[in-house]
Amino acid sequence: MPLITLPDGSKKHFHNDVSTMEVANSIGPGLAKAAIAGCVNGNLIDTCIPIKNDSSLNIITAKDKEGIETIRHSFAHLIGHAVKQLYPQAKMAIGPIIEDGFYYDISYKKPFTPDDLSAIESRMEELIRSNYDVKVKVVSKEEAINTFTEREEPYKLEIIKNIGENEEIKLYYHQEYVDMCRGPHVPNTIHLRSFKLMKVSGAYWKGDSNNEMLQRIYGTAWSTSKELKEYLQRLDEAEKRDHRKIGKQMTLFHTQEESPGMIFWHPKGWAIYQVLEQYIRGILILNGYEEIRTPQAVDRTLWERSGHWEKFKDEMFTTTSESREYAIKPMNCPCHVQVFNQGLKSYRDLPIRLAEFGSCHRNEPSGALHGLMRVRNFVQDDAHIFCGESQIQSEVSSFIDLVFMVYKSFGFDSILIKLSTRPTKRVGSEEIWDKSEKALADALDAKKLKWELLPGEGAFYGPKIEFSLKDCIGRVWQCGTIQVDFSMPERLEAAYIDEGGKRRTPVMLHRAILGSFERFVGILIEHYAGRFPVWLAPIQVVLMGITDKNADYCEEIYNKLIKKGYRAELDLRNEKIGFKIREHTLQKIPFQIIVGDKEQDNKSIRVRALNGDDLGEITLESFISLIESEVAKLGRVQ
RNA sequence: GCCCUUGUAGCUCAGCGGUAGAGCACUCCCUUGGUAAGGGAGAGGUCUCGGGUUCAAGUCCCGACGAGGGCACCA
Repeated sequence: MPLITLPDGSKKHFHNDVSTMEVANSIGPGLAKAAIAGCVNGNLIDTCIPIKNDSSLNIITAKDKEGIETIRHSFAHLIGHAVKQLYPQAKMAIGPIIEDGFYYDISYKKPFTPDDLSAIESRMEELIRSNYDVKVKVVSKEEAINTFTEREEPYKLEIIKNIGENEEIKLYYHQEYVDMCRGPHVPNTIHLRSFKLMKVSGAYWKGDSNNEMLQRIYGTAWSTSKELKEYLQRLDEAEKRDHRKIGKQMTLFHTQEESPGMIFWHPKGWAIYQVLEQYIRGILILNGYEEIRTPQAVDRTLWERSGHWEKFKDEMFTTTSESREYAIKPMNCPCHVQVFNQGLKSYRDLPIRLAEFGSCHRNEPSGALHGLMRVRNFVQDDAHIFCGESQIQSEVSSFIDLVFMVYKSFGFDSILIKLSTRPTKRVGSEEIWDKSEKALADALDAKKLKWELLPGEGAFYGPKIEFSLKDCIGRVWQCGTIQVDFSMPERLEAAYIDEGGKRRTPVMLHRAILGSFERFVGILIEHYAGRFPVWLAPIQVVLMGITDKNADYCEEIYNKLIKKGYRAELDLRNEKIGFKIREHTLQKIPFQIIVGDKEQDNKSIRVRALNGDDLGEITLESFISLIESEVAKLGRVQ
């Protein structure tokens, strides 16, 4: 005789066990039609599962987050249903939901082609239209094994092996197709409407590169066709912002076969890069850092001592000279320890903050390379802080301030923070791990920041904080980090003399705010969609005359702007003004200065903003004060 | 590194067994035009590279390299 409490507080008595669907029916046929799953005392169940005890029940529909997730999950099964009809020999592995959609990993003798994909999609549509009921059956482990042995599904059997004896196993019957799942699933395919299969790619079984590679079919699904359309539009929008595409359009940089994963920066791209580098350089100097420069190629023995050789030798570029082997540096830190080690340090010298915009090379796997985002040659806004254990928290604290200040300069206001703690394989005593993890957490808490704990995700040498920013279309990019390192200073024999005259090993903090400049430029290109704030714009202002009679006057203004340090461009081509305006608008130049006879006579200029606004006929002086104030804003959102 | 897709003019792309195409860009000429494309002419390609099949290969097959999408990796 269960008593069911609904979300609005109302209660309903039932004489017998009752399913979510029956409760929904008792409320109204509309709700029954919309019901996708039940949430009973916080647990999601299928609409047909009987509820035996007094419970709170929330009837899940496509409007709920759980509803759309259930729909996506059922779509994954539907892939299975369609694939097994079209390719009976296919073996189904796993079909989970992911952000915005779902996938299914499948083993099949032939690779699925785009034609196969659309065939599968069409078959799914046909199956949906038959509005069949999805039936669930709770079975014993033995019965599940029998079912999938009979159906020759080795991956399902392997999954079952890892299910405990007493755990419930549910089989979902999609007509003749059977899948195994925790559920819940939609009661009928009538709930499966707005979807699209997106792509097929490879994926390792159980995510392990030693295992067989399966074929993964990705799909997206939404509760309405409108949402599906909006999602596809969002993808289009992201594609339009692709930094590789904009980089080409704006001639910022290029790559070529002869140096995969390394960037040829063109004048305009390098201008952006340099604004970033000079900006960070200025900030570091103001915050007690000293800039250094260390060698590009360093003898293998140093990397052996630092421990990198053993772990990363395959990912390092090497070169030889006079029978010595060198590694092109993949990171700056061991060299920074060498600088620290010159001259015995006192506790009075600490903290010592050494910064370097050092070019690093890592031979990343070819499949990992991606435009500016993942490269083989990069420069970080890298620095290492050598300090005593007691100084960790204050150093971390001021670093956090720096990170927030810098991100704000680019208009990034939404910052996500993660704290990663000791992994199973690690160096250093429990005591020092306790201390450093606490120092990091305390530094965050003292600022009342929200952060996520990632237990066991720290580096083997120490815990770390990672800072991610959200760009204007909601994508998250991990950029900043501060990592405590108790290992390297010891391995490379860094030392200082403490208050008691004893030799001690300093703690080393690895830290970066932007991460790699290459990647950060890429992020900015996508964030701004190429429409950089004046501060960063590779060309800030372009000058053009109405006719070539105005060329000398144009050049005069141009020279004044260049002398002031602005990035200006002169366009004296024999083209009509409309044509030039179009081109420079497409090049996303913030200001276009146009002068004709009138302006020349008046000793004035006419300014057009990127959005098409006419800023009127003004003097060069007032334009300079305008651009000055724009630059001073940096990229901050006002 | 692995799976799939892909590589034609500076760019974007068409051609998919029978002597290389378009638009834009480029060069030259005309045009000197006031806020998102003025007109004309011309030049430009060992069709990524190396093999193979064929009377004949951008076109089909194999391999290498690069790129794209995933997976794995990311000190």
